[in-house]
Parts: sequence; structure tokens; C-alpha cells
Amino acid sequence: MSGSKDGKHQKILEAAIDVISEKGLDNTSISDIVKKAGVAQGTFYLYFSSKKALIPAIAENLLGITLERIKEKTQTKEKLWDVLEVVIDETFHITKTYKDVIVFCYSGLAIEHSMEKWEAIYQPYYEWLEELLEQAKRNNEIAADIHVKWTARIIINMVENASERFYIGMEQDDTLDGFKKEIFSFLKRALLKP
Amino acid sequence: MSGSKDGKHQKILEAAIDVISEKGLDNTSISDIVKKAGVAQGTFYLYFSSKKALIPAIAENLLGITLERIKEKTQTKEKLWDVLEVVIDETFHITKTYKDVIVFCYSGLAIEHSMEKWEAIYQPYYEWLEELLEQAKRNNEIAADIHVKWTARIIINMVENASERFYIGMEQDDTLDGFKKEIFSFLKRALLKP
Amino acid sequence: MSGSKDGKHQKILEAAIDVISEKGLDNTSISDIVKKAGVAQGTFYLYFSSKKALIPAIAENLLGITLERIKEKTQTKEKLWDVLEVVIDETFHITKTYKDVIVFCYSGLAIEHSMEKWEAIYQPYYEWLEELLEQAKRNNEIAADIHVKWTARIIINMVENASERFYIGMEQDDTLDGFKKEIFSFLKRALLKP
Amino acid sequence: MSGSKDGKHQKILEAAIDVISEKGLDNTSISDIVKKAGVAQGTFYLYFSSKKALIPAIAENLLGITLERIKEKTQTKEKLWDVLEVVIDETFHITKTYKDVIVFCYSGLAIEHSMEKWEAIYQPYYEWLEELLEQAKRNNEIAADIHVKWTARIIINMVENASERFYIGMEQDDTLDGFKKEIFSFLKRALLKP
DNA sequence: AATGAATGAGCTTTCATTCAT
DNA sequence: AATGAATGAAAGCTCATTCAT
Repeated sequence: MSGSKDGKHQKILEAAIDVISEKGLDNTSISDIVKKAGVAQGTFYLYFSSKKALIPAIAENLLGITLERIKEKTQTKEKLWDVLEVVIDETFHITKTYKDVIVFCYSGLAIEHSMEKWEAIYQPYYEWLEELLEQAKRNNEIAADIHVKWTARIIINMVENASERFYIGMEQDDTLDGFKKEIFSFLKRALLKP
Repeated sequence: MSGSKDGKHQKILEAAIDVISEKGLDNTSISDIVKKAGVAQGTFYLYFSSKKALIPAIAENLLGITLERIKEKTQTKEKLWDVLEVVIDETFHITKTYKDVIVFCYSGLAIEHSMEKWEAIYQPYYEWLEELLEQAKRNNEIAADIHVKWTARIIINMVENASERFYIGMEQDDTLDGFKKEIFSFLKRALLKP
Repeated sequence: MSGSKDGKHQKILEAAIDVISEKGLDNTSISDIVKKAGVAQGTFYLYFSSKKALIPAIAENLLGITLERIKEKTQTKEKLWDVLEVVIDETFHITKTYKDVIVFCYSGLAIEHSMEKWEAIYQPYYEWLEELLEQAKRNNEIAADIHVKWTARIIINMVENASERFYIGMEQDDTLDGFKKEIFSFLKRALLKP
Repeated sequence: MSGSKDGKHQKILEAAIDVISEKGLDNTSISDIVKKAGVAQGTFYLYFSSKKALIPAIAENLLGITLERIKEKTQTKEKLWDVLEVVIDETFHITKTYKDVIVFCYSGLAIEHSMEKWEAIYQPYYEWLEELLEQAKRNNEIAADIHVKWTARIIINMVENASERFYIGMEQDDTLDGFKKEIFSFLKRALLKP
């Protein structure tokens, strides 16, 4: 198909996400990945220069999915608050599904000092939210003295981090809705024009 | 007591922090650590059951230092806002100093599915802030409908996460004060009784 | 004919010599060679049955060039001593240009226990010198008790080996002439009718 | 015993020489060597930093043995010619025993561009022969215009090279004495005061 | 004849851990 | 308690070779 990335590349990527989700990065060998992907050991290196090269590829893939979903679900939303609710929902959803991979991506990128890549990957996400905040500012939805660039980052990171802590910290699932609501209120108060 | 902990235990811990700060966890071998600590290879295993056992020990150590410093500097502070400023300052400070170790602790704990330990380690920090929030609530400093337990976690994690992103993302150092102020304003608005 | 050999065959051979000169045999992959030669991976195997099959081919090629040049330059020489000077000059010249390849050919052939090939390759060179020595004997230029077959080999190998050591051992280039002269004198004394 | 090198180091070295003699360097894995030596895989790396580090160690070992034997057998010899006969005999002997290892050492060192090491290893051998040639010069045994330093190298290399070619080229063994005699005559004529 | 993606065996090397001293 | 030589499993990666196109 048109949009579909090269078959083997995508297969390996997905296998990697799967296996790492299960076993963690350190316990995942290339051998595990290729076995799952159904390709030969050497084939991995035709598509990724090394094991480390997986990390940004996975991160990009996951964030791409997330952002796509968020954009799709917010197309009809007019109010910033509705958008934020979607952001929270989707972030929690993707975090639940891929919690291990997300943590390993974050730490993997951080550890390898390739944080610029991380920033580059998040750029479109940040920009999308910055744009929304600008709009909300113009509409007098949010306080005028908010620094849009920083606030966009604060919000995105905060929601992401909170969801990671929630799922990775094995919080009881029945507290989920309360927690999400609290985050929403927190954000709303933090942004709202007094 | 102050210098209480057994000399070798502490030596190894500090050496580990040092070496991991420099080289990252994956590139740090027990051999590196013991060399730096000036003890024999086998000695490591007299104090830590395995390499993985280092991670919570280091995390506890670092958070202990942070919390101690924060408590010390906030003893005289009466207003929640002053306390929060100290929290932000100290978090950024400790993150700057130990950024690599912090990331690796976080991911290390997460990856090994030993997140309960993480929660246990943070417990005193959370409790301390919960207590402060309760007080502030009673004093009508902050909104009455705030869920203290969750909010404590949200704040601590948010500040920590923001500082990590700041330093690891290699943001220009001259934006530091602006960024910290923005975080403070963000938090203040989020908590303030409207 | 001159450029006779099939284009691709020759291209691969030359690429191989080039790359191996630069990187050494062990660090040279078929992939490197075909890239340099501008042909596909599989094409290599249309012309050479294996990587090892390169070695005698390269050796033959190089010795062929050397011998051709020597014969050309000695056509007009009548005295054995003049011929020997050319042999020394040309051997040093070719060794300088292809030192790494020469060593690897020698060792490569030796290691693979295909030394018969080596002998076969050198056969024309040996025979050519044997013939000259016979002549010189008949002309009373050299001692009568010299064993022509062995001496031919001794001379050729000695000059070759000396030049290898010279260039590979990174001797100062300004000692070159002195060294060549010493070899010449050595040989002359060794052969000269007393 | 006293002079005996550290047990494991020597064991590994000897095993390496053995296995490489049989299979050649490229076909010899560390695994083969340690199996033969009766030590663990990792133990190899306690004594040699890498596979390549074996080469100079082996070369030194072999040349050490050779030189020791030559010195021993020439203690009572007064005439240079007698010494040269021993040199020829011993060189052929050691070459016969270790032909494959010798070739791989030579090429290995050459290939790795560590020819300085080669020179360093040969230094004592060269010096020993230089001294003898000086003496012979003073005694009017050999021509006065001989350049001692170069000639020592020419002789040693020539004899070595000839013996390699002889054994590696699988010459008939019954020609051995004739060939050695021819080398001796060749050398004698090359050196003798006319 | 020519291609080059795919293969997978096999290598070197690392390093957490053990244990005799 | 302390040592550090020895272990050996396990991993990442390479690359000669094949084969469907």
C-alpha cells in the first residue's frame, strides 16, 4: 500500500516493540526480535545500524501514532478544555499499552545523550499544542501571561509523566478516572483566565 | 548517625554514582565501580546482592539528599509558595548535578518492574508535601477541592520531569530562570484558591 | 590482447587490489570490493568462486606486471649486472606501490596451503632468471659452480624480501639508495667469478 | 620452575601456536585456543588484550627460542662461516617445525602495520649478527666495504625467507642439504674478502 | 549475465558472578 | 571481611555466499 513503510523494516519495528514490551530492553536480544519478526539475524542490520538505533525509531513510531490519534479525535473539538481531555485520555491509553517501551525510549534516548533526537521527535507534538494555546489565548480562554512554548512542554510532559507513574507504579485501576480528573482540574486551574 | 553507613558500602555507592554519571549504566561495569571505589571485585557482592540492587540504593541515596536539603531550606518558610520555590530550585539543582544517574534510576527501576520500590522511596517525599498541602488547605491558601494525595504526586513528578527535560534536552542555561518562574506560576495558578 | 580480460573481471581485480592495499585483507569485505568496482554483490561470484580465489589471481596479476616491466627494461641490457640492477629497482618499485597486497598475497597463499600455486605463478620469473644465469655462466661472468635453479630462487626471493622489509619496516626513504646498492654489491660478490 | 612464565599465559601461548600451526590463523578461533589450553574463554582476555595481541607475543616467543638455540650452538665457534652454518641449520629447523606460525606472524605483523614491533623483536638477533660481522671484519675474514647493519639484516632475512619458501613450497626433502649448501656458498661468496 | 536483498553460521568480546585463599 | 583470578554464558555484529528476479 501507499503509506505502508517497507515491509521488513516495519515488521522488525513492530516485533521489537512487542518483545521489548514483554521483556524490557536489556533482556531483549536482537535474536529475540528477529525471531519474532520472522527474518534472519543479518536482516536486522540491513534496516537498523545497531541495537541502539531502534530506540529513536520506536519512539518516533509511538509518538506518531499517539499524535495521529489525538489529532483525529480533536478535529471536532472547539474548546481547549475538550482537547486537553482527549490528550489526557489518549496519553493514558497509549501509556497503558506501551508502558515499558515508553520508559525505555525515554531513558534510552536520555542515556545515549541523543536527547536532541527526542526533542526533534516531539517537535510536531509541541508545535501542535503551542498553536492551540495561542488560539486559546486569543479567545481569552486562558491567561494572557502564559508563556506558550514552555507551557506546551510542561503540559505534555506532565501528562505523560503522570500516566507513566500511574501505570508503572501499578496504581489500582479503579482510581484511574479520579486521577485523570484531578490532572484535568489541575491543568484547567493552571491555565484558566482567573 | 551522620557518617554511619559502613565505609565500604558508602564508598561503593558513591563510586557507582560517579561512574554511572560519566558513562551511563550500560557502559558501566562492576569492574569500573570497584576500581573507582578502591575495593576488590568480590567485595561488591558483600554489600550488594547484584548489579541491579544498586539502582534502588542509588535512588534512595539521591532522593534522601534532596529531601534533606529541601527540608532544611524550608524550615523557616511559612507560605506554601515559598516552599514550592525551594522545591523547584532544589530539584533543578540536584537534577543538574546528577542528571544521568536520575534518568537511569528512573528507567532502571521502571524497567526492572520494581516500581513498588520507587514508590516506597518517594513515600517520605510525598508525605511531606501532602502534609504541607493539607496545612495550606486548612489555611485557605489553596483551593478546597484539591485532592491532596494525587496533587502531591503530580507536583513532585512534574517539577522533577520538567527539570530533567530541561537539562537533558540541553536547553540554553540562560532560559533557566524564566523556565523555573513559568513552572512556579503554573503551579501557583493550579493550586491557588480562585 | 592488451586489455583483453573481460571488463568486469578486471574491474573487480583492480578494485580488490586497491581496497586491500588500503585496508588489509581481513578488513576488506566482498562488499567493499564490489562497491569500489561498481558491480553488484552477486557479480563477484560470477568471476571468482570465492574470496580466497582472489589471492592467486591478484598475485599473478602483480607478478605479471612486474615481470613485464623488468623484461621490457632489460631488453637492451647485455650484462647480468645491469639486469640485476633493474630487477632490484623494479622490485623495490612494485613493492613500494603494493606493499600491503604483496604481503597479504604471500601470506594468503602460504596460509591457505596453496603454495603450489605460488610456485606456479613464480615459474616464469624463475625461468627467465635461470636462463640469464646460464648465459652468464657460459660467458664466464659468474662462477661456474653456481647451482642455477636454486640461485635464481635465492636471488629473486632475497630481493623481494629485502624490499618488503624495507618498506614495511618504514625505513627512512633517504637510505633507499644505499640499501639498494648494498644489495647489489652483495649479489654481485655472491655471483662473481672470483 | 624459576624462569617459567606465568602458567596460564604460557599455556595459552603454546596452545595458540599449536592450533594455529594446524589450522591457520583465520580458521583458529579463540574458542579453539582456550579449549586446547584448558582455560575458560574469558581467561584468554586476562592475558591478551585481543586476538591480534597474540601475534607479536608468538613471534617474540619463537624468535627467542631460535636465537637462544643459535647462541648456544655457536658459543664454541670461532669462524664466521661456522656460525653461518649454524644459523642456516637452525633457521631451517625452526621453520620446518613452525612454518605456518612463522608465516602468519610475519604477515600478521605486516598487515597490522605494527612492523615496528617486528623490528623490535628482531633487534637482538640483528645486533648479535652485527657484532659478529664487525669481528669478522676486524679479523679480515670478510670484505672491508661491507655495510654491517644492512648486511646483517640481508643475511638473516634471506636465510629465513629461503627456508620458508623451501618448506612452504613443499620442496622435496632430499634436496634440503643441497639447498642449504647452496645458500651457504652464496653467502660465503657474498661476504668473503676477495 | 547481472542484480542485491536476504541469509545465518560463527566470530570476538564482555562482564556479572563465584570461590579458594 | 576481603580479595581478585577465573569463569562461561550470552550478546552484538559481520560477511561470504545464495538465489529469485
